Amino acid sequence: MNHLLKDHIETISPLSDEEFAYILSHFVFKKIKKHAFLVQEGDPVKYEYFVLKGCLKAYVADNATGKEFIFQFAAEDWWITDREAFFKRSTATVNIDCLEDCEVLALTLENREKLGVEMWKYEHFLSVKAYWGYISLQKRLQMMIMGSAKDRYENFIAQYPNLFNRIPKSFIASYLGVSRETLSRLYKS
Amino acid sequence: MNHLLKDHIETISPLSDEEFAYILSHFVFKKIKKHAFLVQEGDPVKYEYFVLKGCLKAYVADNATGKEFIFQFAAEDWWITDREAFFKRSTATVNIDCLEDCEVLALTLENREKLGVEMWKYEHFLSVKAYWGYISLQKRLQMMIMGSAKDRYENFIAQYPNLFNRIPKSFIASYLGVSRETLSRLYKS
DNA sequence: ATCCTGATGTGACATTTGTCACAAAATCAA
DNA sequence: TTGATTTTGTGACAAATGTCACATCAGGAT
Repeated sequence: MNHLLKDHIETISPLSDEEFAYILSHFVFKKIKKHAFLVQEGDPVKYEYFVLKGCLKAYVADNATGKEFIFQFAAEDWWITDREAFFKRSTATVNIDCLEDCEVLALTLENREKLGVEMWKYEHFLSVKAYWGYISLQKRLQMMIMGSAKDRYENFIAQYPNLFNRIPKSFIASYLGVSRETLSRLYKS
Repeated sequence: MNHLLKDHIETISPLSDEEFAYILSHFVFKKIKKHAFLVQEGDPVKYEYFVLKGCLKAYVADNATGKEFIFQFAAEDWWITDREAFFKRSTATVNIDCLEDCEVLALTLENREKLGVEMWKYEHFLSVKAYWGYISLQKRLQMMIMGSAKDRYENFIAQYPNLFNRIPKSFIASYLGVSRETLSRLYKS
């Protein structure tokens, strides 16, 4: 059995084919077109998404200034949702939309919890995944605070070399917390 | 039974007194004096710490510029460690030291995992705690990137009103990613 | 009390980055 | 192809924040 999600879970919890098939049966497969929204501010957030194909961005809009801050990209092998709204069953404060045509696997909170209760392995997977996520977010925070615009840019290139040529520069600038113009000037020098 | 740690765990997983006593037996109580290090760069990180009393700071030192960035404070009811080194059994890249005389409960990774395996409740607690932590870190990141120095300062005051008069301003400046002087000028206006 | 150290406030100036305006280039749809 | 739209580059200037230097102030140790 060969599946992106299986490989992903097995980086933490090895699974038999039966176990994985059972897990997979709790997900819903979805195709979404470029520019379509997976999550929109104000709506309830029913799902957490695992990306099989394509690329998405998650951002918050500042109504006062009209600007947006992209806090996450998600390409193949990544999870994405409005975590807070999903987990607390509240409504979205973020927007998530597709930068390309996408294929995702969607999991409801009910099924997520069901899997956690039924399989210790899955709860463990969730626990470790969240812990790792925390660690990498902490590193990003550190980079954002300590690093200059140039440091951040170089760090991004090193970490996601493929994304740089896949995503419009203005989005990358937003992700890095610099203006589009500053980013443009950075990769001249 | 009344205990800071019990109350803390019960925000996620309710426990009988026996269950809590069993959990508690895996922790080691420690007292540490002001200015002493709980974790020092280069050393192995044996424990994760739950703070019963006192206040600590965790920071990374930039050897090039000689500056340090404080990425976390921890007072009563908070967890602190070098998460990456603790979890991967590698050596610390961060320093953690006491801003006041402290009392903490220390948990080894072995005992943490043992509790998770033996009690689904505890694994669930870890999972949810990490997820919440991720969410709040994401909010901090957003504030750091989108907000001006003043926004960040006001946000800090609103979130941790008690810490502001408990911690030297230079440390708070470091946590907020601004210079000591800029912070000083902020709370004039 | 008095010294000493660390914490804080403040002015002058440098630096980084943002903002605005517009041109050039690339992409997409008909 | 061709026109329209989006993306990217660049100059001039403004704004925010950092840096350095030094003055004050507060608290702890003797």
